[in-house]
Amino acid sequence: MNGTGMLRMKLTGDFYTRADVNLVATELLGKALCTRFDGRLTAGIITEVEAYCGRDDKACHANNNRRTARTEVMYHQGGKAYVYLCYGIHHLFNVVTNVEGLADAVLVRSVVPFEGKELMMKRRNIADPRKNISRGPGALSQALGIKTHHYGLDLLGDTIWIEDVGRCFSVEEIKTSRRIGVDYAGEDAERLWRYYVEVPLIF
DNA sequence: CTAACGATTCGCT
DNA sequence: GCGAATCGTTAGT
Repeated sequence: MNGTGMLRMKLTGDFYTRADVNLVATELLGKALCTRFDGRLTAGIITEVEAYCGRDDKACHANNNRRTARTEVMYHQGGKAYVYLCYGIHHLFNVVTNVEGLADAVLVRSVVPFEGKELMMKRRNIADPRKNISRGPGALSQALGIKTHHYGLDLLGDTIWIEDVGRCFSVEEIKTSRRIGVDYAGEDAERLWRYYVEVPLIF
């Protein structure tokens, strides 16, 4: 219990090492993705994710056990950060899941500002609080200060981590759809492995 | 070494 | 709705 009376618990290794990446993905909804750089805390409640599986999922960078310098961290034990550059501009943040050797990951696509909203806006160069601060995988990474040099970071540490802040969504509130931007994956693009909530969250 | 392209975003039309 | 921005990764020569 902290000063506000809210129960907050950092997720432990057991959360990330589970075998079902889609289960982990749905359970990440409502959790707080937190960063602390130079003593400055920012956090957002996760409202949209996508699951990627290293076996039989052509949308996954580690599909068919493809091992490169970039995909290497996906083969680590769950609970690491997989951050990569997309379109030369955007730093996309993923949570590595499953046990060592099984390369699964969850892409975090949207968070709602929870703590440090001012700093998140500053990082995004946004002055109007009604504008989009952290919706979209590139936008949320920028708002939270996550960059590719955080590749491989342990999420059990105190730089980037995820907390249970006592917020969860009902099955009815969790929507599914095809994953965004993976049309190249053929039949695997049809999988409903994107999970999101449209519940209003204002802090 | 070369070249194509991407798990995107933003501004403009 | 459309297109530019922008560069690391990847596969192929």
